Amino acid sequence: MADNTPSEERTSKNFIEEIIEKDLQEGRHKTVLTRFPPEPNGYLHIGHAKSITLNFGLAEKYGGGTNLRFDDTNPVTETVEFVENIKHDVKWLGFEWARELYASDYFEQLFEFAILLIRQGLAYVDDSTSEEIAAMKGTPTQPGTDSPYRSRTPDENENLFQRMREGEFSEGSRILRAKIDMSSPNMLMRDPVIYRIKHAPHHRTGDKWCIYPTYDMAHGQSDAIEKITHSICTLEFMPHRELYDWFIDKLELYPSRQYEFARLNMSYTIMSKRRLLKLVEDGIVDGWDDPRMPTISGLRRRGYTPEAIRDFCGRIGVAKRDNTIDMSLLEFCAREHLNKISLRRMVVFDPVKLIITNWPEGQFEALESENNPEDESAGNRKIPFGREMYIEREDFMEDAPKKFFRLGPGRSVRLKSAFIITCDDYVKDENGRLTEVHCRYHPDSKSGSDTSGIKAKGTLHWVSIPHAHKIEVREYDRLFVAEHPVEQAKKEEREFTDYINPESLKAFSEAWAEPAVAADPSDQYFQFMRKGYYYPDKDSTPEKQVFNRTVTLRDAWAKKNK
RNA sequence: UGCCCGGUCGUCUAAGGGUAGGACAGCAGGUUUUGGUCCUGUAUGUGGGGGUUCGAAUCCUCCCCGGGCAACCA
Repeated sequence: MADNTPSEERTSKNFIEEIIEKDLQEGRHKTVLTRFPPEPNGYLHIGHAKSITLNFGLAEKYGGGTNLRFDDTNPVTETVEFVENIKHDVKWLGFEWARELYASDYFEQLFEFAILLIRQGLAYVDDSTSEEIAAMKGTPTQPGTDSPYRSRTPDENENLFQRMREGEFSEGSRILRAKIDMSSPNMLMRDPVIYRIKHAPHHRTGDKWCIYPTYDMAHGQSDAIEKITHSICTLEFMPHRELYDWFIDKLELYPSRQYEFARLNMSYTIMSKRRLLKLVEDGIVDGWDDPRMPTISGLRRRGYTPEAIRDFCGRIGVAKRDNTIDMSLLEFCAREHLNKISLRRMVVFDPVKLIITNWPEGQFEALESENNPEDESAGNRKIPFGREMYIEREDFMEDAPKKFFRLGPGRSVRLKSAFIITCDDYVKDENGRLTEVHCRYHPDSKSGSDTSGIKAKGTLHWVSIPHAHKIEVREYDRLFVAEHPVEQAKKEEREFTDYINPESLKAFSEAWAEPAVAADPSDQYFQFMRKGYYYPDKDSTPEKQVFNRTVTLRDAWAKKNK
């Protein structure tokens, strides 16, 4: 059976599922408790969606739960705003957490853990500067050297650490280190820093603390406190696992286990909160929810559905090798879902006037058209048809090749849900630019009751000029021109921002929509026929609706003519 | 030239001693009142050398390549 199919249909297991099933079989666990541990210092992106889908999916599959735990141990970069947006994104993706927790909930307990380590002679206060500590750390190929403060007595350490908590010392003047092994081949075991002084208010604990635990001091212990069975993180945390286990062992905690999988990378975009933040701060994009951003909020604004994103996360798989997923897979998932749920509408982007010469002036007929051919329950709508219409400029060609199934002198096409028309004439201005196309319609070719016997190969979308509703449309392309912006920047010694695609946003301030669009709800997913999938933007006003192009339709014709 | 991971179609991902399969992308057709959807067909892959075995992507070994590790970030 295939993998890369939606999880409900998938039977092959990823390596974490195999581990879990073994644990369950051998009775190591009766149930599964995972956690999703974002740091509230930025917005969630599609890479987080992979982790969320994995963690929540595992719990769901094996009958357990998932805690949402904010890893908020660094007050300097973390805010309530980020917390709120992260919660919103997880919910929007369709997941429900068992408990909402914060590493900061455990600050008191973590402090006690530190005291415990000190008393066992497994932690000490170091007065060295960060430069000195770095120098003593050695290098991956050379062992480190002991700090002169390494031999302080437990009593002295405890006294000093208490005074650190009480705010007696300045930032950077002292830190607490675990006492492990300065010559370990694992750099993280060379007496890692576990508590540092930061005279900074915390978004939850306020001014209560001026010392904060580091990631290593907090993460595994939080897992253990919550009795997380499987703590799943990305590959770069692999060297931390030894430390993770060390704390659990020395503090005799619940034996949570850490497993690592490869993080998601995607072509033509970046997946680093730090760099995404730079795009936001430098005003290169419109904000964290700019529709070009790989953030959950950006994708949402762009018109991606939660279903499409979850489907994507199920298809990309979970493994340990580095990977770069093709953007086209995400786009496929979007089309797959949007095709089923989007309302079809006709919108002309680059209009040219079409005159139906044998249709009486001032007369209109309301024609019926299906809202979604994939879903009968979506119903029908009326579209006014008259003598003067807009069609797409690119749908007419004076001197067209044989396979061009659109308009040209003497050619016939179907106007979608209306009549077959035949082109008799066209008008150009003094610059040679097409201004009018003259056609006659065939009264017996009406959609649904066509007895004309005329075969029209092509079908065009159209909008009645007197009824045309002006909208703004924003079309997006990949954010970067380089497939791997960060790597390329490194290679060419430039900034990753040098590879921003200057044409990643193209706005049509005047596109012409059929009247139904004016009355459609603002959270509706659309397909503008023969164009693509579109979603209303938050910039819409009562005067002007704005739409974002989520993704184009597949276009075999465009491809063939490349 | 330390330690730790990893290497299967273009991109992902299965197969865990017994026919290398699926998805996306590609290509070629068919259907179609969206050049959409749908349907059919098709090409492309086990990094390399030795070894074990009746049989190796899978086990052993050497090599090659990629990634990670020297934040008081997570």
